[in-house]
Amino acid sequence: MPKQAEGSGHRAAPVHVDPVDVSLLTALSAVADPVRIRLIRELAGSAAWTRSCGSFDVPVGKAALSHHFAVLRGAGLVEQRDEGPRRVNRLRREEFDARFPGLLALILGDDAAD
Amino acid sequence: MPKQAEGSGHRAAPVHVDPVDVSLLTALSAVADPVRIRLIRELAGSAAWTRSCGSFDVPVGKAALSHHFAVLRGAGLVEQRDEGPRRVNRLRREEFDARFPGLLALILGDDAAD
DNA sequence: GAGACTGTATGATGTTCATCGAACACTCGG
DNA sequence: CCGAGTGTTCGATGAACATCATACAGTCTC
Repeated sequence: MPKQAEGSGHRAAPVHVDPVDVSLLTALSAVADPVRIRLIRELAGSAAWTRSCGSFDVPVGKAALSHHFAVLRGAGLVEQRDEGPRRVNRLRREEFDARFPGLLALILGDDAAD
Repeated sequence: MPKQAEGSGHRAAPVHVDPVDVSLLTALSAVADPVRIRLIRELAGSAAWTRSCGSFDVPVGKAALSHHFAVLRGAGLVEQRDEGPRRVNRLRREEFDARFPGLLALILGDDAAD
């Protein structure tokens, strides 16, 4: 088999939503969850495309984790790319902040969500 | 009976929470609801202490409405005072904005929540 | 005081949603 | 080709919550 670094695998590509097309209610609902807040914070503390979905320290199983990432994608907060067997993530900082100014800063700045 | 303008009626006074003592998750959850967003917006468009609870244009009954105001109080977003038979409201703009900078602006600035 | 008005409390109902277990799909290394 | 690793999907379960109808507690006017 050729090299085929990444990106053209025939696995179902993750569905992305541009932050511009996200409603305020969707964004707030996505962000009003303790697990997802932890994911966002941990993701913000790492370089883009360096964290796979399973590398996050959250107290939920694989299924729930996959669900949370789907919600974050649907809110335009996270972008995903398939890299071999794993799916790596990127926080859409600029784009999301342009659509909802200050919201991301609020989540990242506040210490302890609950 | 004496004059007794307001404030000393022996009805159960509403329980208020200072925005400083509100967690980020509580604030986000309170704000991630279409009815409460409408309440906040309508309240922001009126002068303080001029709107009673029943004067808001939301498609829910009295009981649900009372519940929503309790949630807003619990998030430090609204202050209430008894004025004769009705309970008038005030949006705690400065206090809430000091605790969660930009969040209120986001809700008031965005057109159409959903 | 009787009655209208305003808001809260209670109990029940229905929906949404976070979670899990198990099955499935894909990738990569022996 | 098999097996380990990674992530998604499906069905089911349980909890949280938004809503309503009813009953109750105040305030005000006549």
